[in-house]
Amino acid sequence: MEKIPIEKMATILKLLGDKTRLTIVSLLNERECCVCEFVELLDMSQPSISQHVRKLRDKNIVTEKRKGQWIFYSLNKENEFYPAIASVLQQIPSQEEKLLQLEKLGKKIICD
Amino acid sequence: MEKIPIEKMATILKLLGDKTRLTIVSLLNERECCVCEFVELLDMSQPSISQHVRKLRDKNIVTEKRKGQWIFYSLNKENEFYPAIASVLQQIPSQEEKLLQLEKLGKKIICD
DNA sequence: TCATTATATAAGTATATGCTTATATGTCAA
DNA sequence: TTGACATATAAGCATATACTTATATAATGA
Repeated sequence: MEKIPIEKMATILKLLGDKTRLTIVSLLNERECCVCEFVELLDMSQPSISQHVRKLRDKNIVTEKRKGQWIFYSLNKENEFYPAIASVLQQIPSQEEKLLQLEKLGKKIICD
Repeated sequence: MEKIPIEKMATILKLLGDKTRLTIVSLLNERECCVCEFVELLDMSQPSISQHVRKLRDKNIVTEKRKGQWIFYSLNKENEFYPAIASVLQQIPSQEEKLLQLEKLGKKIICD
C-alpha cells in the first residue's frame, strides 16, 4: 500500500473532518450527484453546499461534469488519496438509503 | 466491522486532521511517550503540546499514567474509535525512526 | 428575447482554532 | 523546606472556518 506523508494525510482528514463534507463524499461513493440533491438531502443552503463542494474540488477529491443546467459531481477514483478516503467510507454506514428516499420522492435528477 | 456513525467519524477525523495531533498519535502507535518527548520531537512549545494532548485525552483517544515527575501517554486501544485510527495510521509512514533518533541523542525518558 | 432554474462566487460576520505568555500544580532531590 | 523540573491550565490574540445574504454566470424553454 502506498504510504501518504503525514502532512498530506492531515490535510485530507481535516477536509473529511466535517459532517457536511463527509456526507457529501459518502453520497458520491454511491453514485454521482448534483448540487441540488445535496441541498435537498443535507437541508442546507445552496451557497453553503457549493462552498463545501469547492473545497473537495480544489483538492481534486471530486470531479465535475456538466449535463445541461446541472453539474454532476463524482468521486475521483484516480486521486492519490482515494484509497485513504475509501477506507474511511468503509467504516461509516452507507448513504444508499437516503438516495433511495430521494428517488421515492421523485427528486432524483435524471437527464440522460 | 463495527460501523461508526457519520457524525462521530467526522469528529474523529477533525481531531486527527491536524499535523501535530496526527504525529502524536502516530508516535504513540510505536510506544508510550511523555510530553517532553513530543516537545523535543515536534519542536513546539510545552503548552501547545499539552493543549493538543488534552484534546486527544478529552475524546479518550489516549490515556495517561504518571511515573514520577513524568506523565506518559499511550494510545487507548479499548476506545471505540481505535480501529478507525489504526486504519489511518497504517497509511502513513511509521514514526519509529524519529523515536530511535531521540534515543541516540540520549533524550528518551526512562524511569522504570 | 426574457423568465426560470442551477450553480458559483463575493462580501460580511460569528465562532472555532491554535498559538503565545503567564501562572498554577505536582514530584523529586538536595 | 526549598529549588528545579514536568506538566496543566488560563487568558489573550490572530487567523481559519462555516455560515449568511446578495449577486453573477450559465443553460433552458416559452
